[in-house]
Amino acid sequence: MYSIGQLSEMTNVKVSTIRFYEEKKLIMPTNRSEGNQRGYSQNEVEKLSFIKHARDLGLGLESIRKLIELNNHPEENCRDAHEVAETHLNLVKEKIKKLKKLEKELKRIATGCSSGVKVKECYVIKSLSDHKLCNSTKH
Amino acid sequence: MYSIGQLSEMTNVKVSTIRFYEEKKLIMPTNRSEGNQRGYSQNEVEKLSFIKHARDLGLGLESIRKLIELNNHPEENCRDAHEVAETHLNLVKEKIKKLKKLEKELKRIATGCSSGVKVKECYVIKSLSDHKLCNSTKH
DNA sequence: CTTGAACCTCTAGTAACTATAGGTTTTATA
DNA sequence: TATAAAACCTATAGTTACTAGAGGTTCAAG
Repeated sequence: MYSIGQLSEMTNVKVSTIRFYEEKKLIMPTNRSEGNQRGYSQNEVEKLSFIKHARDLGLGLESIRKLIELNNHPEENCRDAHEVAETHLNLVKEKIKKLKKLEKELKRIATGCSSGVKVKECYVIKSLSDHKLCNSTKH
Repeated sequence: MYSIGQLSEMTNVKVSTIRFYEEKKLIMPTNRSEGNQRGYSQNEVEKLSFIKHARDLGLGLESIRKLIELNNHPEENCRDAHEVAETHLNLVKEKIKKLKKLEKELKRIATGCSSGVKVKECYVIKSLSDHKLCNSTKH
């Protein structure tokens, strides 16, 4: 049996976040002490690790809830889980594409401006004001 | 003079978002009609375009506020604006790095699972449960 | 002069937490 | 065993950047 603090340390998930997940019905303590304090078993450690890992991968809580539910019905088809992963993969790909464009433009903006210059001629501000200077506006 | 709807169309910023920015003291209407409706001048069109552009680049409203303030003091040094852009560039670079790792892992996860298989053997769920299978946990 | 689109304010909801207040339980040490 | 500090408890509010809705007013066209 682990306390919420121990669970927190083991999984690198903050105590308040664990309680938040409980409110969202993602993990429940195995039991409560006489003084009403939460007790967790190894099972919960693994479940929370799962959640943490999925969150690190950027999956939303709703997707995670779906996967947990799927996990609870092992006889069912894996197609749904696959779909969750695939959908998320596509989102990530999209994000990377956009961020690369941003990187390019920010680089141009940041280096175009030699610090020491007055704001009046500052390239950063000019660039952000003027869409004509930018070739990657559409995201 | 433009109405809030016209401003919205010109800048591709939703009406409610414009009002939200006003609440946050980022843009004020030039005046109000007798019936209390907002009126904007060309100046505001440009300001909102600036905000929109900076948002598209992922800058937070606080950074944008800083840049606007800098823009209002053209005699000052451009170093601060430069710093805002540079800081943000670094954040973007970091994000790209992380997302690329995620992409790799998600790809592995999504393709490792052949749909049609029962959840019991599903690779997606297995991978998310088991950190040992993953080599890019630390983000 | 009427109707409907566009406007108004104010409140609440979204995601995913984080932080605070004010109080209780557990644990370690004297 | 007493006490003090650390860890826990609940409940509420704040964060970011919006978005949506209710309920009401103003404006422009026909």
